[in-house]
Amino acid sequence: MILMTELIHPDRLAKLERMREAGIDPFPARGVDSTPVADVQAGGGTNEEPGELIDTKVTIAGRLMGMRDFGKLIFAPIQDRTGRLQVGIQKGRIEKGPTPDWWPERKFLDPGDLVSITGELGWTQKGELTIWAEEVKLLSKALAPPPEKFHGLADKEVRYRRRYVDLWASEGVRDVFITRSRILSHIRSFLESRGYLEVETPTLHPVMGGATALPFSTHHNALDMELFLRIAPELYLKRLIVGGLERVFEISRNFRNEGISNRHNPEFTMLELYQAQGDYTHMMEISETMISGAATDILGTTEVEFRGATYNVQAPFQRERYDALFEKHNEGVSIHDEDAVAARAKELGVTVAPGLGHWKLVGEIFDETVEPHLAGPIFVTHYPSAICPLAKPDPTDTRFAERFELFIGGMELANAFSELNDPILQMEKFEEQVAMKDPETPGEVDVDYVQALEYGMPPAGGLGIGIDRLVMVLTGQDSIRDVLLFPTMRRQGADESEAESEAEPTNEASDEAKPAKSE
RNA sequence: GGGCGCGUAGCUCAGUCGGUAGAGCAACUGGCUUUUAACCAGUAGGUCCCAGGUUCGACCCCUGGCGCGCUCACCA
Repeated sequence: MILMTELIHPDRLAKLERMREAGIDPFPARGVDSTPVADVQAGGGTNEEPGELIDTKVTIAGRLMGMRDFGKLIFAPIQDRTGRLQVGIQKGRIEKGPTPDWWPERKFLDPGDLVSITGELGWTQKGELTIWAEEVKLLSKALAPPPEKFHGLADKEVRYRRRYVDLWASEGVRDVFITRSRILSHIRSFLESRGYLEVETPTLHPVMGGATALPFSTHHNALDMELFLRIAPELYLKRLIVGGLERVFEISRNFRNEGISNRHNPEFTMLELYQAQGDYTHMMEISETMISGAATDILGTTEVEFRGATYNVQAPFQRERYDALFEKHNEGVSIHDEDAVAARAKELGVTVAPGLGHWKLVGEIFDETVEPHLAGPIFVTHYPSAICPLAKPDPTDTRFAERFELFIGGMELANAFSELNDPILQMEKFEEQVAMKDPETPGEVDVDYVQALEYGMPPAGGLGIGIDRLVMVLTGQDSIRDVLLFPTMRRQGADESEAESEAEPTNEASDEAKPAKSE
């Protein structure tokens, strides 16, 4: 348990007391009407061409980012969500303003405080746009000192845990999240313009499905029922295609109980969309048009820097068949030759659980030998049917499915297929999955989903795009944590009981001192 | 889960062949009306991540733990 007295810095607490004694409210109830800093800057123009706001009175509100105190003049940068602007606080102007007795109160201000400044917009001798303050209002006192003004927050742990500081104290962080929001906005308007309906399907699933992944499980008390946090919305969205909504999408938070890495977070955001009368080729067109359009609209270019390389996300993207890529990177190994594939797997040291077949091995070899070379953007098409339980087989060669994955920078960004709508074939594939008894595959057949297919699902294309990864590529961030406002972290400062249960094998020291105790 | 690395003042970081620690910023006091990480003088601020061990003595060495980063494995 952290006490308030441990959090608050004594020197600021003392200042708070002095302020209250002086009759100042450190946390006033109301804010002020103000102009965004960026608008003030736009209205200020340049020295050569002063804008219409010069010599007029403006009010800005934001965080006091520092103070350069010259005795009777203080320069201070003020930052709001749109930018940063200098204010100049002069004793003489304050004393002629609406609060002539304020000047001594400047001593109560600290970097990090939230303030508003009203005054005339002008210039300094060095030509910097500056508001010459007539009135300074404290809007909220900061009791915790801000990070060092030059370096900002450098410790990644602190940055992720205290994003509320990182967002204003570290350069560029806010922009990443503004861009993320614009990307989502672009996606919504793009899909709506094509007649898609945004829908919301359950997060709590009675039967896991739609992907292979370990789920989080939970329990509903009133129904006394085990539920899984969704690993994918796919099966519900396709029920809606059966239901005749024809074009649907969901921006879905999915939960997978697996490792954390620079590309994986236990909860992540996925766009899934389904289109009746569509197939995987339509999904390719949607992917490339949407991504390329987002880049053009938001970044103003389709050239993006990611992990030290430049990628051009201009549509159309390259397309290559899975088997061709496999054989190109594994010379002399035919994808259908079980012995050659097994030999190649041995050579690479690739293993799969016994009982899993030839195609699983092919998949492992592909991941190992091909994926790292997929700079992209590239659509890899025609995955082996055997590893695609929800995709429709290619009618010209049913060993492969009408499916593609999109790669950029060796990272999978999207997965799509012509949806399997044959209920009997779907039932067979589900039963195969259940028989595998793999904790990452469903433990039971989703009978209701098969029943939905029995009513008839039109031919349809479906697409899933990893939104976090797309944002990584478009904002040039190496780690998924840098595009998530609050990435999943281990809990800090857990109390004794919890710390103990995790560290249980370390009790040997007390063995003989402890009488037998029922556990 | 494995490997490597990191954890020192509110922040950014030094440091000690093992003799209980420093700088800059922030804070406090004083000075300064045009700075841009302002400057000048002074003051204060530390469970050196935690627990054991070795040692006359541990922030430093050893063992274990906790947290984080990078990376491998798995996946999207």
